[in-house]
Amino acid sequence: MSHDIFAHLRDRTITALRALLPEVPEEALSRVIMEPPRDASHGDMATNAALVVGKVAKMAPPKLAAELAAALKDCPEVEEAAPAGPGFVNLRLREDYVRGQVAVVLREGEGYGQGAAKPGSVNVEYVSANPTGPMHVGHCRGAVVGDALAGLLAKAGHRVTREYYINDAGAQVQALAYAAYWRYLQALGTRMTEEEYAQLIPGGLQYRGEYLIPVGQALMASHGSSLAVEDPVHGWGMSGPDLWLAPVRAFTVAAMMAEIREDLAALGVQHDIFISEAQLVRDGVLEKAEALLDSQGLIYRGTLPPPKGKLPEDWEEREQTLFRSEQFGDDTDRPLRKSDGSGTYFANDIANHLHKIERGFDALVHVWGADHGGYVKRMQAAVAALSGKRVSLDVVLTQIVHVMKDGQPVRMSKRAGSYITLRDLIDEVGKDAVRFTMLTRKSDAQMEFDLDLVVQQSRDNPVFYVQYAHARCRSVLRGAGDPSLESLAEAPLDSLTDPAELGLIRRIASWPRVVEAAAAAREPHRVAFFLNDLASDFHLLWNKGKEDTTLRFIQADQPAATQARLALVAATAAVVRSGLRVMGVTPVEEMR
RNA sequence: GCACCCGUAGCUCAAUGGAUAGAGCACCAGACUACGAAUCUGGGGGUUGGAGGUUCGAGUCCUUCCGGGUGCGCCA
Repeated sequence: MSHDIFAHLRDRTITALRALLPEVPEEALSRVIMEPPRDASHGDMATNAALVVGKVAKMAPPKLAAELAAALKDCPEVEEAAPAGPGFVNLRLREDYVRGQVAVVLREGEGYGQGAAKPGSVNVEYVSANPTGPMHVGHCRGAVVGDALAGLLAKAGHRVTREYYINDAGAQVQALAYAAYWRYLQALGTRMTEEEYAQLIPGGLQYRGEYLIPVGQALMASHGSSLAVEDPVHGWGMSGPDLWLAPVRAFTVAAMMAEIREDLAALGVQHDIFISEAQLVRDGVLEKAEALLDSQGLIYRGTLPPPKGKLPEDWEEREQTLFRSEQFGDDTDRPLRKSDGSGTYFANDIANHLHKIERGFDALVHVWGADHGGYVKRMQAAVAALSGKRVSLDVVLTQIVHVMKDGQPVRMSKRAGSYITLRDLIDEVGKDAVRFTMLTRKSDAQMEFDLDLVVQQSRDNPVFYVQYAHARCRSVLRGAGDPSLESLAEAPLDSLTDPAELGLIRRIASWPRVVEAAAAAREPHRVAFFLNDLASDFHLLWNKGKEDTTLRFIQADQPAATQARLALVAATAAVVRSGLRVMGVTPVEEMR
């Protein structure tokens, strides 16, 4: 586990408080925080300890702050501690303690920032795109956010399982099968037109993209003409769905999943496990979940009131099987069964969640598109009911991505018909740029993905800016003969005294805290912002060396100072790599 | 009608309930005989959509209104 200087000084503070006020309740202590002040002139860290404890201890915060500051001055890490404002205590750290963090980083390398192992295990479900076609940019954001979030949670010390839920049981995969069957008939050489075929099938022809052509051909290769009937008018026509629908559906879903897995691999996303909705249904998990809820009196037959305002045209009152989700904070109860007796999507997803709970996860995290936002409460209700409130469910929503080029929105894709595919995007700008850029916004904010900017090599492009900082670090280290981290970790560091050097070290030393906070908030974009700040600190130091040559890393006549600065550069590179690894972005060695 | 998300500098966006709300772009003024100028330095720019409330302290939490988005009984 990495040494988090903020957590460490917070521990010192708690210890001091206990000594000062033996009666202080744990609850109050839990609200004590240690954080960097916004204004750097206040020092390295500030704590609210006297503010949150003063009240319960019936002691004026400024007075407690003064006593606490006096106690903290005795800590070996602390240069100065002073009460400030309404009851803060500001700390300035000893510079040798700050500098010493460089050696800490070098001993841990890319592993720096790793949090202590946390109890329990987390299931992160993401992507979960319907297996009805190639992945598009909308899926892409969820894939990157989910993958980075899983990486972040692991970095923070959680045990993480990365899961993909295949929606292969509904009407949409049926429509997909009909569409694949059309390509099959075409492969056989039918003279039927697309519109004639669309008239024949329920719901019309929904998936018209070219990507199903190879599936039709593969069906012909494996089944010959056995799935069709000869037709005097068209040559080949549709046989009874009983004869072909199930095998064609299975075949097509398998083909789509193979394609999706390739897309994910191209994006560097790898799941630990794929769960099939259809398989859960076959295994009777839905009935099991229903019985479990029923045994708690949470299921009943009843009718729901119609939505207020505009009434749907075909509204009729209907009795349904309902789950009492309202008891768990939902807005209304929710139906579990369709009129044909099969489960609603919600019911199947309840089964999915029961399956997770049974596998022993303590926390569930989902990444969903924002259009599923209205679905969050009912699912949380279900998880609470199924687990006896033992298991938590957090949902991270991702907003729409607008892909822009030359200032214009990009929409069409030749292959898929109506949307820009993930493959198009990766081919255009590369996997690393896609991943990094997708994490430069909070996930629930809409995002413009500017194809021109993302490949641009300038300050405006954070992908480049961060990679460039790493490349510069590597350039210096290569020039110095690539000393090992072990040897640099032994370097005496006391020559690192410039404010720009110490600022960079402080930034580096905040990485464990960033990991912890970003993981707790389920906000992987914070890693991207941290790396941007880190790169900025490094570029600043570099540039100071241009004007003041005594600040350059390599000083021919001062081997000790050179070693110290190489250690700082190596530590910077290690932390950049550590952050990029969480994001799933490959660091570059050079950018020539 | 109801629920959820969003509203922060001209633009794109940050800010675990903390002190004087920050970056980048754009704008203005500067720095290359280079450890990589693909970079950096300085400057002007704000009633955090409005109004109440909780708190020692609110961009953040609560109420309400305005504006934008998403969804709202057998689509997933």
